[in-house]
Amino acid sequence: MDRRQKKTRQAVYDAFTRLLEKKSYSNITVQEIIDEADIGRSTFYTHFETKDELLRALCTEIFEHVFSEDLEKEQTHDFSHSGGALDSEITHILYHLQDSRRYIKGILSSESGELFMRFFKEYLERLFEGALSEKTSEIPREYLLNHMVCDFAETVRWWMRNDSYSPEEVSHFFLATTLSR
Amino acid sequence: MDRRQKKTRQAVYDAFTRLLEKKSYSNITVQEIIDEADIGRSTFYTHFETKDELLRALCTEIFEHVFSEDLEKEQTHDFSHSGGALDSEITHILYHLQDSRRYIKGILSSESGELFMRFFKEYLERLFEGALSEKTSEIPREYLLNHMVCDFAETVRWWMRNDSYSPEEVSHFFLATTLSR
DNA sequence: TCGCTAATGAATATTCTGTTCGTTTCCGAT
DNA sequence: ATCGGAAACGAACAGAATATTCATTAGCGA
Repeated sequence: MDRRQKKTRQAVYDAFTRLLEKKSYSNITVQEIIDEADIGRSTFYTHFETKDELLRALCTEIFEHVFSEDLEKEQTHDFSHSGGALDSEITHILYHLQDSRRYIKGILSSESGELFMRFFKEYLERLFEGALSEKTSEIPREYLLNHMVCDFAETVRWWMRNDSYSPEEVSHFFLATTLSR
Repeated sequence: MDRRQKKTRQAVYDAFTRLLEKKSYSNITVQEIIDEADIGRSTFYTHFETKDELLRALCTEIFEHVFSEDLEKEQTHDFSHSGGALDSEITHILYHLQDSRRYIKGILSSESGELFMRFFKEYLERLFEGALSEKTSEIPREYLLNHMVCDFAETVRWWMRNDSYSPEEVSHFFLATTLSR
C-alpha cells in the first residue's frame, strides 16, 4: 500500500481519537477531523464515505488487534470441559484491551459507544458460543448467550471507566458472577 | 399550564412516537416531526431546543411512568430477605415496558438507544441498591451493582427485539442467571 | 371583555455534508 | 534519474437540515 495512504489513514485515526477524548461523537464535525488531521477535505472523502464509516473502520482495527490470535484457533475452543481455558482467554483479551485503553475510553464516552459495543458483542458472540454448556436448561440458550456477551461487554465498559483493577481480577469478577450454571 | 402548551407537547410526543414506530431516530428530521404533529416550525423550537432534547424529554416521561409507583415506596424495599418481592417488582416493570414496546423499539434501534439505556440504568440503580446483600464478598459491591443493572437493562433490550416471552418468564430468566450470590 | 401568551409560517441565516475538478506533489517501478 | 500514475490538495459549489426572526393571528383565563 502506498506510503501516503497509510500516513493519511493513521493521521485521521489519531485525530479522531484525540477529538473523541475531548467531545462527544455527534458533536465532532468532519471538518474538525480534517483540520485536526491536517489533510485536505477531498482526501478525507476518498478514504471514508462518512463519519460513521470512519468509526466503523476504527472499531474494526481495534478488534482485529484484540481478537487476532484468539479467533483463528476457534475450533480448538471447548471451554465446557477445561476449567481454566476460558479464564486465561478472557484475561488475555483484557490485556489487549488495556493496551488500546486510550482509544477506547473516548469512543465509549459518547453515543459512539453504541456502535463500539455492537461490534464488540459480535466478536464475543463467536467467542462464547463454545462456552455454553450443551445440556438444555429451562433458560433459552439464546438468552444465556446474550446474557454472557452483554455481561462481559458491560464489564469491560465498567473497567474502562474505572481503571483500578488488573485483568486477572476483572476476569475473576466476571466468571464468578456469570457462569457456573 | 396553558392548555395550548399541553396540547402542543402532547402532539409532538405522539408524532414522535408514531414516527419512531416506522423509522429509526437518526433518520427522523425535525421537519417530519413538525409535519406529523401538524404544528408550526417555530412552535417546535419554543418547546424543544433540539431533537435530542425532545428524546430526553420523552425518555423522562416514559420512565416516570414505568417507575412511578415503584420508586416512591423505595424505603420499604428490602429484597435481601423476602424472596418474591423483587420478582414481582420486576415483572411489574416489564408489564409497563411492554405497553410502550412499539416506540421503545424505534428508540433502541439506533444511537438514541444509548441515551435511553443510560436513563434506564439510572433508575435501575436506585431500584437495585437495596437488592444487594450486605455481606461484603470478594467481588466489589460497585461491580455487582453495575452487573445487575446492566444485566437487567440488556435483558430488556433483548426482550424488546424478541417478543416471544411473557414478563413472568423474562423476570425468571433474569433472576435465575443473575442473583443468588 | 381585554390583556397576555402561544401558535403560526414564510423568509432567512447558518451550519454541515458530500462532490467536483484542475493542479500539485510524491511514490515506486524500471 | 526518470517518468507515468496515483494520491493529496483545496477552493468552489450544491444540497440538506437546522435554527432564528418577526409580524400576524388565535386562544386562554382572569
